[in-house]
Amino acid sequence: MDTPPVVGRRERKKAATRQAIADAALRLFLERGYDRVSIRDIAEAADVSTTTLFKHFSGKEALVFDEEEDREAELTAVVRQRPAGQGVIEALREHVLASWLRVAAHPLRAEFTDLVDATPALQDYAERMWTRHTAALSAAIADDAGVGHDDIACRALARFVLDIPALTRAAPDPRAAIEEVFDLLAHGWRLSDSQDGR
Amino acid sequence: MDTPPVVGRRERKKAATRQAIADAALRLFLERGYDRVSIRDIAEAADVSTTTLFKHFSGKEALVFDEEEDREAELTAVVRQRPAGQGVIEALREHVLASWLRVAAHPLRAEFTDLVDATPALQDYAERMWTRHTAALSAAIADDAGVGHDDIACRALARFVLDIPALTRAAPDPRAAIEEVFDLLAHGWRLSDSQDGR
DNA sequence: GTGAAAAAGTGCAACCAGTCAACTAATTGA
DNA sequence: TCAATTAGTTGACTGGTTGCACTTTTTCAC
Repeated sequence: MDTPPVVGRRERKKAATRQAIADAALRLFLERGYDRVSIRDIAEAADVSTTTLFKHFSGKEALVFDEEEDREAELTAVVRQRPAGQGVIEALREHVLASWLRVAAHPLRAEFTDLVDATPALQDYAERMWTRHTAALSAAIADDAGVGHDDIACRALARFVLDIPALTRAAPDPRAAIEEVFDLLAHGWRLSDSQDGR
Repeated sequence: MDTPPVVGRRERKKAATRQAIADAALRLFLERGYDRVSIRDIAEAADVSTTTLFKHFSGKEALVFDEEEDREAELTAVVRQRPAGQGVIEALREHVLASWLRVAAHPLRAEFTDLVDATPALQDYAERMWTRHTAALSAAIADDAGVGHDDIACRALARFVLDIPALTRAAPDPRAAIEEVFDLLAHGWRLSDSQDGR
């Protein structure tokens, strides 16, 4: 009688369970530290079984990062549907900056950062959240440039761009750091190079 | 009575045990595939306890890569003790090429490559074997350039250089691929860039 | 030499992340 | 109302990894 066809009771309950798990996990992680909390602790705190927990989250690390589902689709769209006249690197620069702004605005950013900094497993996971899309981004860039999907320049560019979020995460001014690394990718490191081209 | 002070019996036995474990592991992995072999299988085949196995190897993946102990020292030395007049990028290029030659000459290279290609966990590990030294290499480069250890250009260069082995591993001609990526790092990607510098 | 301490090795039992199979119960839709 | 779907449960299990208590070997100060 309220909102019958909008979202069914089932989906609402599912979302509530998921949220309860994520909340319990974050609370316990912040209280005791990531690796002093077991999956069973979290499941019990959220009052579900471990099996249920794993139906909602793919692994322990995923409990911390609330999974942006379609990062890969976004990345390839950034390359394929960019405005005419804009370079690939410029398009990716804007997208990485925008992504940073989004996380920088998160209410629990500080606690979050501390937790990740204190936990190597989470740093690795955050890094791979981006780099696992290397192949897809590389393919989009290669299509755009009209070369084969195995072109090494495209694969390298894709990989390096996807390293940037993790690289600049700890910088005093991440925004400036992102800009600087993109400039370096565009124009190269000339430092102490003996000018001979090989 | 043989070589009393050269290497003690203890160290010889220790090395033998380690080798027996590594041999058993590689044999089983090649026979049945990485994730169809358990740690307990390997320990039993080498006739040691799982505890002993973990005293010799830090984890399951480390059984495959017979740990070059001082990669980090080598990397920093490459930067710090390079010939006068040679640029940092050139020195690193030579070192990465030499490392590639060393693994390319390995007798079991082909089986090895197949095993790694078939096992995501091993690809990740191989990647991190290099990238975990980002901080050390970055510090060496920063010292060389006379800037602070947190300089983002240095950190980015270190990181990207250490990505190169994994990036070029699967290329048809890894040697050429390594050269190409180093050239790109030195001179930048100009592709489809709208010449405006921002 | 001798007799601790230190180091290395061992076996066993546990812990923890993650999976599987079989089942219950609520929701949905025809 | 009945059948298909699906969230959730239980409990056992696999496999990597660690802690503990114990034995052996080596080292070194006396």
